[in-house]
Amino acid sequence: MATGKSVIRERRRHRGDNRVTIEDVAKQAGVAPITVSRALNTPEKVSAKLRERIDHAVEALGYVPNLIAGGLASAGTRVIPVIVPSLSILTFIEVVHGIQQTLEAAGYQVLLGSTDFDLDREAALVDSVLGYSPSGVIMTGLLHRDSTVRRLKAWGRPVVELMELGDSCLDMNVGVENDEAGACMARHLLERGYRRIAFLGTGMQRDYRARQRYEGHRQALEAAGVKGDLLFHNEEPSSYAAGRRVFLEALEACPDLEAMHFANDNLAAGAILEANRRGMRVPEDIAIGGYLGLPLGEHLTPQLTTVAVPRFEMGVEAAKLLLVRLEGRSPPSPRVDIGYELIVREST
Amino acid sequence: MATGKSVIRERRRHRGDNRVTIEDVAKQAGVAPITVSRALNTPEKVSAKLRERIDHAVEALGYVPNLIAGGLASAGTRVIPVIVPSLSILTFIEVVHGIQQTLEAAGYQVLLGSTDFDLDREAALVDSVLGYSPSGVIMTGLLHRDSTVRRLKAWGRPVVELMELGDSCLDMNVGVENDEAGACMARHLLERGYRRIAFLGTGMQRDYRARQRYEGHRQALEAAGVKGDLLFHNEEPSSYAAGRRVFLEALEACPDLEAMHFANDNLAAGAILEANRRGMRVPEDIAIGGYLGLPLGEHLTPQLTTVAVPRFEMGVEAAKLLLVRLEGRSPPSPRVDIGYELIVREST
DNA sequence: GGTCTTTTTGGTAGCGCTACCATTTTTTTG
DNA sequence: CAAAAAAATGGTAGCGCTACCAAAAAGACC
Repeated sequence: MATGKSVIRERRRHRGDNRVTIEDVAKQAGVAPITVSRALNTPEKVSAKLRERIDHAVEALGYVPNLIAGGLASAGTRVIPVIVPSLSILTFIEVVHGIQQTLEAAGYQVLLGSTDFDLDREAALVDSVLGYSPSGVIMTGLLHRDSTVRRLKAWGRPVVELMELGDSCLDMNVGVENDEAGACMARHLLERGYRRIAFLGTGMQRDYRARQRYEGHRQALEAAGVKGDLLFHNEEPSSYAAGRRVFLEALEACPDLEAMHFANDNLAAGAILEANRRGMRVPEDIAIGGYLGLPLGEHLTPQLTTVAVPRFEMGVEAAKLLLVRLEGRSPPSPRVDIGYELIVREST
Repeated sequence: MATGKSVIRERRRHRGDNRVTIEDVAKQAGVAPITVSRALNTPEKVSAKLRERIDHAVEALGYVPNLIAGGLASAGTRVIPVIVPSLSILTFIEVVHGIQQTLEAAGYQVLLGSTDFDLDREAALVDSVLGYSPSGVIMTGLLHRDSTVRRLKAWGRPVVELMELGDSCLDMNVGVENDEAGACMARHLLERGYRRIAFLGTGMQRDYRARQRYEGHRQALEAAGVKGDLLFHNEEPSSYAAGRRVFLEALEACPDLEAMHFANDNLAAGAILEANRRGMRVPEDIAIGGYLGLPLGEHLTPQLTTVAVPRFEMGVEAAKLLLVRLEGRSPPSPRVDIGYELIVREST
């Protein structure tokens, strides 16, 4: 009321933004700070009367808990880093989507990291994100730097490795048997009567899961007494355009080819679209099979035969596995084979 | 050495994992903890000699900074929440990709949140993520609950609103003028001589940016003295299948239609694929225009005419704007029109 | 009513780090 | 070479919250 500026603040805040703290709420509700903490985190341990008073105070002051402080005090934040090789590849995005939706519903937040298929970057990222004291981690693949493996093992919290399945994982593993999936399509092509069958891929240097599928493909063909190492690939990233290019390359190099097994549906779709352009008949002139089960496949003419993998569900499954562990229970099995499905359509 | 279990630990860790702390590093290097902190965060303020000794200690002990503790002490973490309506829509993912790549390179981590187009969920998410004391926030759209606006304004750190452009934003704004983009395609169709032109969309109830494009479309047509309110839409999510369905619906309801302006390329692609199936000629029987500039467009037969929006770049631009502010500078303009480009191909 | 158990509330002491300021050491300068 | 300025290092005190234990209050029981 008096003149002169009031220099002294009711509470001096050492630094940072002067947000409402749990102490403010406690004062307003006439209880101890710890009681507010309990009312917020374990409401069943606080009497209804106090709970209501505290809720009112929270509302009135617009209190938002400082998760960082809580995380420091309780040695853990409700954050789950999800580390994928790339965000430009639809597959990983769909997986992340499944993870994100499941975790967010359970009150966890996804911290996104991408490695660009570089294991050193992965190692650095893991180091970095562990600094956030996350509740668990979801990573891609079973192949990591030794330092990454050591650090995560020493860390001791739940880790899910995603995408492929293997004998030894860090902790938990959700994925698909890539070699079997590759063999599945190869066998289908054999069954259809094709004998001159090629595998076509891009970026297979970095994408060892595609190599695993090729390996399954090759073995299936050779088991049937058919030449299995007909392989066309280059190192550009997967795209419709890349699919068109390898398609033409293969056609030129091997005009008597009967069937093409593409490393993924993007490439296969590019090939079908190119065939459309050129007036080639699929599968009469050349049969085309893919992998993934992208929505586009069923809208093409001819519709694309593919080995579909439930990508979104893979993410959901990984998140669920993690949540089970975070609730202190242990999952029926730390290894979930998400499976695949051969969808036979018109292109073979 | 004696018998009997040693009950006393070298250092009792009150709780949590017994990770290496800054104190351990300090002891090992023979300096004060604060000096380690400086060597790590502001190396130029520490003499070369000590810096080296500290780096060695860090290496030897495998020290990883606890970002949570650092965040609490300095009232801020290098985390940027990115809040999008959906992760099942490619557009948002590409934007997130651009953001993620740019921020990660600058040492920030993306915290992912999705609202499912629900402003109340957005409000709750904002409350929640602010609890992580992030350095800034990136959100989608200019439309928010009052409480969200109030909270972010009071918060006072950089906020970028993404996707559309408007007169008043919270802080910074990167996007595209949706009505102009819609008008652009409409004018192109007029120029081509089409007069019976319809706008086709899905999920326009929730996606008000599509409504803005329709509005621009309508006004452009009416400015040319052409009936502009020919609108076909339903509330299913955008997909190729949905595109095929509205395409057929519109065709049935309006057999004399000359051109279709789709709310996005997914729908437009579905329409072209359906036309392919039915042997309809595009653009002779019906012209088709899209919006977005998806890669698929140029591989279809006919190639899709579209209004392309640099989605990835939009994310990059948003992240850059944020980074400028985080470095304490202020950007030349808090409003970036990312623009769009009419790509005329074969379908019109 | 008193004892024992259970439930509810509060006090204390950090979690691991950095802001702030004080102190020491080194460099600069007249 | 002393005085002043600059650079390097350290001490202290929290950031806002919760684990842990102690105390108080409320029920349960004979």
